[in-house]
Amino acid sequence: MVTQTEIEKKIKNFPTICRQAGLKVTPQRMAVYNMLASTDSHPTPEAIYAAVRPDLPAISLGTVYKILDLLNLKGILLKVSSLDQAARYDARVTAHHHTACTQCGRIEDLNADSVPAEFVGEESPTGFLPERIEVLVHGLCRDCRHGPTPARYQTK
Amino acid sequence: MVTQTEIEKKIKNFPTICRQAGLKVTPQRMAVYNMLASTDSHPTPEAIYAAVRPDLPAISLGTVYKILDLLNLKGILLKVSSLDQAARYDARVTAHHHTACTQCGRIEDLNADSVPAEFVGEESPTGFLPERIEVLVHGLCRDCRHGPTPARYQTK
DNA sequence: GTTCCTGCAAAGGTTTTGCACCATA
DNA sequence: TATGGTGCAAAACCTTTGCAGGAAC
Repeated sequence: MVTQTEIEKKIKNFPTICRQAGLKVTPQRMAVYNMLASTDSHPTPEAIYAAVRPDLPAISLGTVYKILDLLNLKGILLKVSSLDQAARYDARVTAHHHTACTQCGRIEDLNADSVPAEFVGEESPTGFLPERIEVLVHGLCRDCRHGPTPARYQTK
Repeated sequence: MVTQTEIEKKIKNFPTICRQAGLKVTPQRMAVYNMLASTDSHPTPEAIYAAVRPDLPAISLGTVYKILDLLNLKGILLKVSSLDQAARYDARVTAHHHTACTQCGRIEDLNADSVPAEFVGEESPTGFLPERIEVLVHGLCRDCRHGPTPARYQTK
């Protein structure tokens, strides 16, 4: 739950955050950020576009995509569960987790013991019934830390 | 790491698993499953298609998609970090996690204390440098457990 | 005034769909 | 033989890109 004052604080600080990141402050960026800061709904780019259009009728969906991508890159926003565009499949269906390289997109198995499986099958206070937990550790794989950066979207 | 015998066992059991799930066993399904069971690489549909084509030159990419979707639905395969197709954004950049409803696609914040953040920033034995951990709990949201199933891809 | 951003439109990539033919059971 | 799966092609969908005009600093 996000309180009213937290929202206002975020919105008030946004211009400063932008300038610190070397970004210009525009009405489009403020509208997109304000919309996201005011909701818990994790909207899609399309939904954000629809929400800001009443205030900025001339804004384009492409601009929304550019703003989201840029703010995510600067760490001002977060893209939820972001893998590279294509889906990835795994024949292991038992509980295990994955590492995802932010450089090359490679996905590897993570054999961690720290699987927070304790609350699967139990109803949470919000009424959500957990069925399966997925942990994705983002970071740099061995190759990308050492050798030159491989091409994106490689399958290996 | 998947050992040779584990792979062979999975491949050998696949026809039985299929029939138990009410699915016919076809060369295309066997090829797709065998390829996935034999690798740790979490390939994309395109990569799977390329890998099975030498054995089944007539197979189509559409069929690969259908097989993957179906086997994932039956729990025989796993789609890694599967959200509905569109991206989702969040203005909260501090460590927190998400629940994703498998029925309606709704994403909500999860204020769990059990954040496995202990190994962020430390190199793992495989050479992977973790930067950020993302936990996605799949399950059923309150509305989908009680009321009728809402439309997919809703933003609320 | 310079730099960077926006809006538009087109293109790119991924995934889904419909249907006639074919294989499995 | 009946059911369900495949192959093909088209379409749908999401996202990226290029560029000319415009806004922020």
